[in-house]
Amino acid sequence: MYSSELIKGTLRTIVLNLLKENGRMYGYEITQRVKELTDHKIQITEGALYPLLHALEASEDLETEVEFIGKRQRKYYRLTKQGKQTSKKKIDELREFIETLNILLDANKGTSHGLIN
Amino acid sequence: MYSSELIKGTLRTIVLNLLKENGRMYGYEITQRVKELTDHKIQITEGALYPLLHALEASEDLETEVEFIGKRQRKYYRLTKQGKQTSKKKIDELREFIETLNILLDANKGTSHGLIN
DNA sequence: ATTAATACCTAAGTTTCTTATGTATATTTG
DNA sequence: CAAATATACATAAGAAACTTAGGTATTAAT
Repeated sequence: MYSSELIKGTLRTIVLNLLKENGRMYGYEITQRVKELTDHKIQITEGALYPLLHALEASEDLETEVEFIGKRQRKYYRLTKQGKQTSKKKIDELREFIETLNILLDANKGTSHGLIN
Repeated sequence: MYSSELIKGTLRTIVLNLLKENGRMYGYEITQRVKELTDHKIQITEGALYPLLHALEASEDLETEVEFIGKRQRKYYRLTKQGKQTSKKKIDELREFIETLNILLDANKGTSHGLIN
């Protein structure tokens, strides 16, 4: 598990990407999928996820349909047309940001600085 | 420029890494260096940077020495011994996190899902 | 002379998460 | 079969880490 200040800012994009790849998912499923895909390194908390899903629905990036498994409710989320655009934009931005981070982390490697330790 | 919620959580590591690679730097220099290294894509605001530097000094990861250029003050920061360990830990963590993000972003690519758009 | 750049700083407000809590149903296990 | 765990939703208070907006002062450029 990461000291999770790193997750800040990326959660929204992670969720949008999962929905883009999987068509539709429900909240609990998202938490489990992320846990599984990241080998338990990223654990999305429900306190973070549900408000985010609600916000994305309010902004009309997501739409929902409720299903019942027995008496238990499942709320499925999927990207709207607008949500697909948002998703693409956010994912591209995250990829670019990662590239930029890599540049920053590798800057000055191989100079006389920073080689001790 | 990124819609900068992405920077959240990475700023501390970026600063620690720069100081590791450069030995010592002053605040304004850090803002300029990051701007230059990232081709203006990341712009550290002073309102974020100075409080962070003060916190890192308070936690004894950084130590300072003040110099004067004419009448203008410069406050140089450098990693303490403890700061070098913190820095290494944070940088390793960020690299791992980036790997994990890449896994998440590439998950399910090449399945029947998510290929339209 | 005015504007822009250098160089420091703080405070209020916002966003985005964590932690804690609550409800209810379904499944596993001792 | 009772108790614990897992599934599934939700909200609210508080903390962390920024942004935005302001402030002071010196030096360089137009």
